[in-house]
Amino acid sequence: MVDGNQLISIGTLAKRTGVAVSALRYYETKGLLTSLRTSGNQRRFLRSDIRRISFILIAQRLGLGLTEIERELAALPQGRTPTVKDWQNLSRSIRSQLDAKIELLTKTRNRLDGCIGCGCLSLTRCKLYNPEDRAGAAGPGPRFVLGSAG
Amino acid sequence: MVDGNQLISIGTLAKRTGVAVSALRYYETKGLLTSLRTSGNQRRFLRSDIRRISFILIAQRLGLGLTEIERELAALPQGRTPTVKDWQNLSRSIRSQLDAKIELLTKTRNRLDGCIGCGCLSLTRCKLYNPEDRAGAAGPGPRFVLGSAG
DNA sequence: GCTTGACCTCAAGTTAGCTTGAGGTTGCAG
DNA sequence: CTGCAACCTCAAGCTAACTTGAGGTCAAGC
Repeated sequence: MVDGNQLISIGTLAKRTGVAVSALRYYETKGLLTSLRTSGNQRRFLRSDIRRISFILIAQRLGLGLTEIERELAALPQGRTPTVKDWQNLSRSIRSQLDAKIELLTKTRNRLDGCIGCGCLSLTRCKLYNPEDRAGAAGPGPRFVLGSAG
Repeated sequence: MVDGNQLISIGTLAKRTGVAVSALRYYETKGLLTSLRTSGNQRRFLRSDIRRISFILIAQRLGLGLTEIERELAALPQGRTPTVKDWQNLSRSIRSQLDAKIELLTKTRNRLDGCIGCGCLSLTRCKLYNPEDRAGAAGPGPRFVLGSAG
């Protein structure tokens, strides 16, 4: 507990975070993680990377893709252990995105409520499926999901 | 406007719903859609399939995968135009799923709020990332997302 | 009766987020 | 100094949800 700069192996990082070793390596190729190397070419991570990965996991649950998460993480100092302030800023950023998502869902639910009365689900009669809402979701890639957990 | 049993081509269905022709064909292979064929082997859909697709789109926004959506749609009569009651039941089913998702997100936000104070984002200190919540998300496949719309 | 556009099938490609496997190296314990 | 788990790099595979392309058919207008 002397300092937070101890180096840990990828296996240790995996155990500490519950994330598979292969996933960690993948994150590194994606630029979400950086590592030092031993003379024998093995990765060594900062202990603070555990937190970094916690953030990644949380952000994923909130629906961010790895690319977006990387953008968020860019606010953190590279290679240096982030301060409490650093993390607070990130948390705030995430929080506002969370708020937006909750609002969107709530709006959808309200529309659905209005629709249950008529059972129509019609594009023209209902506001439930709003074409304008769809404009943002262009191109292929992952679709809308929120935790199939449970 | 005499009856709802008019048959429409795949192109018309695509235009009416905003869904690509290729996607509609894909939905058919997945069993979400059924079609009749003309003597020349072209697909003909029921007009009521427009509504069916509206439902698919809505359910997708709520985070259901096509497989889950198919399960939901199984409640509808095959090949026959569904009644208002049929749709109402489906809407109710979807609504409860929506409620669950909103609750999950809200819970997450509350945890995040508690965490902003300390900025820790630590697996051990924070409840934000709860390992138990993760148990349900086994195996590969789509990850947690909610509309990158915006 | 010919052209044109909508339609058909089937195979392969795409993106995200990983996992799996092959084939080889490192590092610590005994 | 040997054994073996943990590590390394690539390349390929997987799922979801589609799209794209090749190569061919159908139907309606002129």
